[in-house]
Amino acid sequence: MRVLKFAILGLLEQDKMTGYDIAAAFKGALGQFWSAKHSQIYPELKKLVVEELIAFETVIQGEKLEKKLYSLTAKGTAELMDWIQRVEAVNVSNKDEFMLKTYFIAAMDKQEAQQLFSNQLNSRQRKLEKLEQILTELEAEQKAPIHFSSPEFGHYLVLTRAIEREKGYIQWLERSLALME
Amino acid sequence: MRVLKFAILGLLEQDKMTGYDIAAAFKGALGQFWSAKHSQIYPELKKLVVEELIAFETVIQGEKLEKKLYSLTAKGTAELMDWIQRVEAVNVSNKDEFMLKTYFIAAMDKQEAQQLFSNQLNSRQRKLEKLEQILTELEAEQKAPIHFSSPEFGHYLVLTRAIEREKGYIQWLERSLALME
DNA sequence: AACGTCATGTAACTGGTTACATGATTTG
DNA sequence: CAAATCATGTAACCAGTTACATGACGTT
Repeated sequence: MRVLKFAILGLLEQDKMTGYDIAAAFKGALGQFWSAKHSQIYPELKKLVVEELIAFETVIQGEKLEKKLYSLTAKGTAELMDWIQRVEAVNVSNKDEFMLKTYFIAAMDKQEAQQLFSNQLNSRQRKLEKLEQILTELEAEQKAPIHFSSPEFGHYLVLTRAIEREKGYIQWLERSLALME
Repeated sequence: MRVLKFAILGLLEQDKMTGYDIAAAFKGALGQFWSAKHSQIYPELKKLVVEELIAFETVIQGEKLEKKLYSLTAKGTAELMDWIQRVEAVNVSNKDEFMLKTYFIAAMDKQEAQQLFSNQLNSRQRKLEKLEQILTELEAEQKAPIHFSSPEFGHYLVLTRAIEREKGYIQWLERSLALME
């Protein structure tokens, strides 16, 4: 389906950027729901240039470091807009190795299971704290309450979804641990 | 990481089964968190036989249909037990194309966004209904309340997680729609 | 001068999907 | 007897990760 293609087009619609910047964007809140390594990004950028969906200008940073600033072409914008409105089927399998282990809980003894779940609970709680901190910072930067036309609305929605997802996971882990006594 | 390998070992630990049965297992609740197509399963089974983690006996179904019933070897059981206790880092990026679109909501107009969200809300609600129906059936089969030693405990935990995950997603969609007025 | 970050690329491999291909069995 | 399901396999391709490789820039 080439989703990375659209991830790149979407990022470039927001701003001109380099391949490195795109990789950096995947390290933020967006990365909770989509990401790619630079080794996948650079070849994809070359492909998109050939397809004329993006173009680049070479910029000199400092003395001689060349970097490529990519931007959307009209054709690229059109393809992005087409994809963004497209209704896709909800993907069934969101792979989660911990849930796979959970399915096989009958192969564990009670202590093992409790340790595994406690451990997961701990990791998830630490992850939640980090996400909540990012939200606090995002809200602090905002003057007015966030609404549809705020430039940070997309970022805000994705962050709140990531946070609620972790909270849901944590609650389920706690309830499951309680079920094991 | 060869997670499919462990998915297969885990399923075979529960019962002897064919490649077809394994594919069928991925269509149930387990498939919400892990799955594979038969075209990936059959070569993996062959590989696991070579590695001596599983073995098979050929069974004749009806007149002449040969099917291969796979089962765990002692070595396979040992590897499964090793994996099941192993603590892995929480995977960051759980890919979700809808959330990627959400991140780019600034590229949509309000009506477009509302339609996309309403649509997703609808799909998720239908999915939730199906999952809740499966849970109802599972609970009906149970005589005593489900607890750690119930043979269906793993199935139950995975199902409840899938249900709560959908509920969380739905709530977020509703709250997001409300934020758009 | 050393270290961390910015910046770009390729090669080899692994994981996963789509499509091709075949045939037996069961159920309506 | 037709259609759905059971059952097994391969080939080609696409997506994604790990490792290899290089070098400039900014800060301490």
